[in-house]
Amino acid sequence: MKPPGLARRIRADLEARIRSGALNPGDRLPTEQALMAEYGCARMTVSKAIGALAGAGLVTRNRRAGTLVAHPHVQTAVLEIPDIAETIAALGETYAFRLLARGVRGTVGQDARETALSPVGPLLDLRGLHVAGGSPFALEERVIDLAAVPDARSADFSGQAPGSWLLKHAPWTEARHRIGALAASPAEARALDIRTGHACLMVERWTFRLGQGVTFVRQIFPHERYELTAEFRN
Amino acid sequence: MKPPGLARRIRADLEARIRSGALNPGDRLPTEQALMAEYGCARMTVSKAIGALAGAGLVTRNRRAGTLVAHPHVQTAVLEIPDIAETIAALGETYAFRLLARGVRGTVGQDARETALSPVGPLLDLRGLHVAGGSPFALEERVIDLAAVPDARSADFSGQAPGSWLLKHAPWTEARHRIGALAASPAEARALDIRTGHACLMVERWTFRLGQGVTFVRQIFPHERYELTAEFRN
DNA sequence: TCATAAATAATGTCTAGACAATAATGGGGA
DNA sequence: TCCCCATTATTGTCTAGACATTATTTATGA
Repeated sequence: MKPPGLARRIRADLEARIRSGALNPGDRLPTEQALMAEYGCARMTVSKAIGALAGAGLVTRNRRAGTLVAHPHVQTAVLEIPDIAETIAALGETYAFRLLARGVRGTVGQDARETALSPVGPLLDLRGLHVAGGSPFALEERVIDLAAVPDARSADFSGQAPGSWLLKHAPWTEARHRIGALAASPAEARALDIRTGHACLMVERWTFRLGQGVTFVRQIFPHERYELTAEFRN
Repeated sequence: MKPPGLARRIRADLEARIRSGALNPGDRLPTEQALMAEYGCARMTVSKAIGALAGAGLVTRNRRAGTLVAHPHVQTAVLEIPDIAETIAALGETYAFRLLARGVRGTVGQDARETALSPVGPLLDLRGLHVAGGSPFALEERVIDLAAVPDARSADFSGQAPGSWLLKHAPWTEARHRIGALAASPAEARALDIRTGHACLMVERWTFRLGQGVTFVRQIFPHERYELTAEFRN
């Protein structure tokens, strides 16, 4: 599977020393000269190995001071934000989407969440409910820039969730997420069949294509029905 | 700020061509020979630039077939979960940690969150409050496996948050996160100075080192005080 | 026609050296 | 003592070439 490659081996060796705790944050790695001698190779080979470690954030290289094991300061986790329909299907429950409201607007509102999209065309507003096993699972409010996705105007969202439709019809290049909690407003509580003030998980997502806003969505889940999980390997 | 560096420039140029859409997924990049001619440099320099792009997952390199712009993968976002002290400091507020309770236990409880760590040694229980600008910011409950981090037994957590301490003293290799919402229990509400039932964001994290559990932490934030954000570029 | 072998085009890796840039170190002078 | 400056160790970057590896393309032969 893995071709030899001395640089890879050096990188793996050093990484093992760090992960095992033999080298702790702040410790100095052997100098490139020492590693050249140890492995009997040219300096570029050692430099490539250490450069890869630096690229992965495991070490920081400093002229004269040498290469130090980096102090971790953030935990980065790869968060998968799957399609809700898929999530529910994976749980073995029946899934349905109920469209609650739909409207087309020519003007852009003042809402900060909406202006962050910097939309150019008429806007399609959608409001719907994801239903799992007959009971409400999530409330979704969405704005789609029809200039970016003209086909959305004639798409039928009464049965298919706009998220699923967009995945197939609107490629995107960047996205921004906000994840938080909120207390359900009276309107949200009515739609989700919970009490006003009930704790909910909120996921907001802005999606862009080449810097141009495509869609904004805000999903609200009663806290007992959904949570995000993220695995992490460094 | 940014030292010249031809390799960096080549990398940036190519990345711009990809992000702007001039090069689409599946398209071929110029060959290394062509780039050598274009920039008038040695092949290693070009190779280094393209290698960095490949490391970032933007392109895939294939012998004979050339380097292709990678197809975007799944909808994943890189979530950064920073140290709370750093978060608060970045907001320009004063930070403090108040230790509320501390205890050492010889036995492992039946709690599913705890058994997921599969701890081997005595356990250190900590409960504390992160304070920003004089008011409660987050409540933290933590379990540390003293077999994995013996030094934690004698560490002073009355002023320094255990998370910050562990970052410096206990390297980890894997982590698992759960992110959700909850309604504050009476005890949690009292500590955070909010009303019972108040909507809160909850982050739970299990941290491992070479498969061995190190710590489990559960952090609770009043929803108006904190939220997670995740950027994603494809 | 089809399978096989050869040619070829591209990346993968490495070398041995050169000069540049930077920051810690140590020495000298006020 | 303290500041400044020269020294020096260390990484940053690049070169020009070499050979290896691999997948495609082309040519060959049955």
